[in-house]
Amino acid sequence: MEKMLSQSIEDYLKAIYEVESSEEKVSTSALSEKLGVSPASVTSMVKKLSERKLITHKRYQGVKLTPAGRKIALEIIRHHRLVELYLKEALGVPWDQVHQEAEKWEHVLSEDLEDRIDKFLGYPVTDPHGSPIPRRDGTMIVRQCDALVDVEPDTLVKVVEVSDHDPELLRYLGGIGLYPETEMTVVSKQPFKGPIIVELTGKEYPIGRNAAKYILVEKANN
Amino acid sequence: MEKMLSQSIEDYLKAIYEVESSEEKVSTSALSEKLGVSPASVTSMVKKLSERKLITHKRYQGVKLTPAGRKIALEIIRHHRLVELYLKEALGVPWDQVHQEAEKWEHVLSEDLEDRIDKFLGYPVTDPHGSPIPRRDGTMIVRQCDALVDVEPDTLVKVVEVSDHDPELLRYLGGIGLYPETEMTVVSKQPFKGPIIVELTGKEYPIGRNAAKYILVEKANN
DNA sequence: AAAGAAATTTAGACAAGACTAAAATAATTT
DNA sequence: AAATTATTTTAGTCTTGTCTAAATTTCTTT
Repeated sequence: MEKMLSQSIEDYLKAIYEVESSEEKVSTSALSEKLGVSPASVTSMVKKLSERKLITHKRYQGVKLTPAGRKIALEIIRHHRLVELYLKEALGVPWDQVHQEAEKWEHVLSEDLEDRIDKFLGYPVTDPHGSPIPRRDGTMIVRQCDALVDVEPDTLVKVVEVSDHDPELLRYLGGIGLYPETEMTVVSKQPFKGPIIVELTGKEYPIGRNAAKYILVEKANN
Repeated sequence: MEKMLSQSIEDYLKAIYEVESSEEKVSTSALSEKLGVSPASVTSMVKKLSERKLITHKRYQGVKLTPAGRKIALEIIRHHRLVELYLKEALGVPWDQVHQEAEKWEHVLSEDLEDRIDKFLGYPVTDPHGSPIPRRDGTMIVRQCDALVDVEPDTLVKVVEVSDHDPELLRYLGGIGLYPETEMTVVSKQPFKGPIIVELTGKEYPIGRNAAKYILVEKANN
């Protein structure tokens, strides 16, 4: 049924999906940056993925997933997020480490094992960072939310999702008890691009503007 | 500390270790057979492994692991067997399927996760097929035992270990309740290379001579 | 609109690891 | 012992995925 895809191809499709979710265009340089390979390497892989009809490509204009490519990307992301949650729940791996382990495991997970893990976890909907887990059929429920950096002061918010790419940030956030589903108040935004001050469990903590771009929240119903 | 080794190199070292355990000489053709690659491919990889001092090689005379090579082989085998047991215990994967899953997982298991799995399982000594799990320090306890095919009739034996390479055999053995630690009686050996008849849980079952080579037993204390 | 800067693609090279065909060596048979 | 057969190695090719350097195209600035 499924063709055998190299790990490299899987990594590219996932990266393209992720860039598509946040940027208008998926540029060669964005992929080069994200995957840690040279722009020339991206171009040559892009050519191959186009030939296989997994993406479309107009020269000098960026890249787009086809439905087939998107399906595969979402399968990989499903593997990744299921594994992240599994490692945390079943083996107690701290949330700042699950990402790098999952980067390797996502490529070796059989469908059978995917199902067993899914069942073990009770068919979960989000991973440890609050990111939605794609369904087997290639659909994914996306929650409506704002970046913390864009929230006005004096607002009560609920954390929805935290980017999993910076372990250091995750350790800091974990240390202050800031996880998905946590409610907190945005107290103030310090001037001159200073930090955002949030209050949770009665204490105030600073969060850098840059970090606050990667924390997604929604207005809490109060 | 540990150098990054390719999956291919890990597979070769493991294969060499396994051939060393059962054959006198580790020949190019044996490795070619075991790994499913051409003899020429084996020769070229052998050259590389020699250069890295992981094996020694005399032209036309076969190959031998160095202590460094053996240590790595045992680490991979440790990963493999821990994963096999983990998949069975934690996720209920049937024992005839754990091997092929572990073939992939063994290469992506971090030391941290290895330790977590080891701890979860209570520091086990054998995998689901009865094979000993190498220790972290690269040592392994080998039990003294005989192949079922060599046992005289009318002997009470205890199953020690069953080869994990043939899922079909494992399903058959599982179906009749023949697992490691099971006690059974060798009833008779049918003539003309016929099957061996064993009795367990009050019933008699035939086991082909060839299969019986891959079932290791020890005399039970009765 | 032209010039300079930035991004992208092309061209060509390289490493890993596989292959086939042919040559060299070892083992077996007569 | 010579001849045949089997095994191993060598030589050379291919594919995948990477790289650098150079050429092309697009974007930005003046």
